[in-house]
Amino acid sequence: MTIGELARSAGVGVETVRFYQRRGLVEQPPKRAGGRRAYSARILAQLRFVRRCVGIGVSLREVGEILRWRRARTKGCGVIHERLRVVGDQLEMERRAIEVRQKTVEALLSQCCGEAEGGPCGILAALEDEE
Amino acid sequence: MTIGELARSAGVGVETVRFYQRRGLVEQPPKRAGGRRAYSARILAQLRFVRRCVGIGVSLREVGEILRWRRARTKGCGVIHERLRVVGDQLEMERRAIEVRQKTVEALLSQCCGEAEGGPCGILAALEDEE
DNA sequence: TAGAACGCCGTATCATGGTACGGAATCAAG
DNA sequence: CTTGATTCCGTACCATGATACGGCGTTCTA
Repeated sequence: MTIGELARSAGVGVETVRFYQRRGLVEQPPKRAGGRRAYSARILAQLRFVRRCVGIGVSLREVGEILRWRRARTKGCGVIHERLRVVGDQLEMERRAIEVRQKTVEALLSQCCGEAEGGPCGILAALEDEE
Repeated sequence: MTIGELARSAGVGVETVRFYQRRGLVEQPPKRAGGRRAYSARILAQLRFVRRCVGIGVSLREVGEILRWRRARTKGCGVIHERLRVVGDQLEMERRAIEVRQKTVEALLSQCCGEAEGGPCGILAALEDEE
């Protein structure tokens, strides 16, 4: 598999693969004759692993940590479990923060004068004055 | 009011105020004798306006647009209303995306072998194999 | 066999929202 | 009157997750 095929299989760009390689998140296979590298299904799995982690909100730095733990064979999965719970907590906090912002936006929209009227808009005043 | 007092009043750093000034989001008052600038309550209101917008998820670029619209006195508040609805839609999309990620994290956690057992962890396998 | 397309590698650039630094001047408190 | 804090200004840098570019070599395809 070439790097282009690899990238297409994982739904990312070639440059993204190289970027992950530089970060040590995806293996770089040895060069073959001609100077090109041959990518295996194992590397595709690595790449998908990274994409999947990123997809649930794990940062690349954290992905690197998880991979190092796995390589070090630290007994059991307690550390990864723990990290995943941290990710879950962060998601919950983000979700709540978004809900707060949603309520603020709704409140502002309800204060608007409406498109038809010509008076001053309540939204700007509210954004300026409210604590 | 000095820039330091201004910044403290709005709960931001001095450098942040300067940053907003460079972006044209907060006014820069003229220098007084000695070379220092005197900040008014009006500028504090501007700064709070920016912080409030940022707090509900409006980007600095969008804040700039809103300010330009206001300065141009485009009739009524229709444009701002519209922009605010876009922000609301984005928030809703973000919230849903977070909920999807939360479900994924929960599913992964439920597949874990548990800290006590010594077997292979289901989380890593799931992250590698699942589509 | 020509030429397009791909691969390799180092480095630069992007967007976002700030944060930090350096050096000179000025202000405030003791 | 000195000393420490603050201000001013330009510029550089930070994290994050990519994305792009240039120049060269190789490989696939018509």
